[in-house]
Amino acid sequence: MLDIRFIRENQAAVETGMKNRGADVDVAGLLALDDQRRRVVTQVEGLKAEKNARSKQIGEVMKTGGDADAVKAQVREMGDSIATLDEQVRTLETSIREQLLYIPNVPSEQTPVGSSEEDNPVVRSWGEPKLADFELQPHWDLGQQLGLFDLERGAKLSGSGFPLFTGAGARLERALIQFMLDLHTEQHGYAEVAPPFFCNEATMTGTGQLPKFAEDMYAMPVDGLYAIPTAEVPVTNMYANEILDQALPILHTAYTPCFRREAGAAGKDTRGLQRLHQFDKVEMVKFTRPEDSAAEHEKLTANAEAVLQALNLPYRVIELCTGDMGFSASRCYDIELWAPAQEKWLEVSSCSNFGDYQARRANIRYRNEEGKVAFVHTLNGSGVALPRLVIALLENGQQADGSIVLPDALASYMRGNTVLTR
RNA sequence: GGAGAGAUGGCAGAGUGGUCGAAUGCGGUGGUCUUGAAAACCAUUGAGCCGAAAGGUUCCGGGGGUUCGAAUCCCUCUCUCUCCGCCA
Repeated sequence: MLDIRFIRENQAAVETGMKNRGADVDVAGLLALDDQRRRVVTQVEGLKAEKNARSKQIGEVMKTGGDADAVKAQVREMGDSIATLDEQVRTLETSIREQLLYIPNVPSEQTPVGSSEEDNPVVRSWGEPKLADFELQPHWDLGQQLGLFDLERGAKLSGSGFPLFTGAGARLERALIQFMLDLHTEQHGYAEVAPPFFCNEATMTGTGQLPKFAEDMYAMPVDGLYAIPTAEVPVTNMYANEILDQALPILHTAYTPCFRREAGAAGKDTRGLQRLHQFDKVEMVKFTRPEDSAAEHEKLTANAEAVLQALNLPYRVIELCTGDMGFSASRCYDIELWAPAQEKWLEVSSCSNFGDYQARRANIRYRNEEGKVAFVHTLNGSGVALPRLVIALLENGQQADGSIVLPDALASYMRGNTVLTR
């Protein structure tokens, strides 16, 4: 959420930011409400000051045995006006907050301006695309031939988009989770957490999923819970409503399944493991001082890339433009793996700097050098999402004989067996 | 699921109607002393909102009520702890 004072003092910049995002936001209308709110607050607080003073007088009069009934009646009347004005303030504050919750973050000045994914610049590439002298098979054929997953039975259990991994495929899923968690905890300095998979409304609001994106999530209304679409939600909100007294930055990594309704995405990339309602992901989350977040964002992205380099998979990093960036982000890199059989790039990681946008929503603060309380910056990135990583491993690792050779880095996690055969 | 107890500042823990944003201890910060450190001593130390400032106002788990006045009384919700039951 944006700071209403920031909007007040930077109206033009906020309006430009919204325009660059393609977001329709009535900044002037919001500021008019804010103006009204401040006027009423000033008025009601003056009344309260007077009322408090009179109440105190009543106490003194009564202590000396005097008669205070007349003053009491007067003060009671003041109380009535105060109640009316307080109600106005509450209404104004509620509607201001409602509007703020629907306003996306202002893009960073460094974020390239653009209207769609067409405008996302490629920042760098790593590795060479696979060349083969045989016809490459798509991962869904490979998976079926080698018995790595059974999507029909998965659909029987829950519907399409809920994968059932089997045999070496299930093992590979577990191996990758463990491999990535080990890498981030042992090499990159992240502290592992294992959070809840269902979160309440306040938590979902803290990171920006609610109120605007309720339709994208699985909900359990009986219990007031939502299935998490990413570990970002529980891990970022771990410190909601706290003033952190530990040294920053704080780095966490977590494995969780992720649940997405993918509302509106029906029919798109539905083949195989490309787009699922449930998938596994290892996530990295950072809490930093404002002045450190840009540098930490680069490191976070490098940490995600390290996973792909260790697995020797070709990828590219693109930067999302203003029109393609997520709701809460001020800056964002996507990492895409090359899927040689389908000849397309697959997004496996999204590394975002949220500035203080989420911290303000979730009320996560720290004490700066002057001892002042201030909002932290939050960042997160996938490190990385599993299904598309599996796609790349299968399609890149396939051999002419139909077997799949996995990278050596996974050997110890696969009990030494890095060749998947029938 | 049943019974009981509790929720106060970074932590511990007082406070049962006005003198309470809140004792005391610990911790934090600054200082005195010291070659340096420790100890001791002194001072200081919650957050939000309005305001240029002075200052004002709100907050003692959340919400509501009683009262001129609520951390304190009443209702309600949530959470935590203890015991019982059930259970991976």
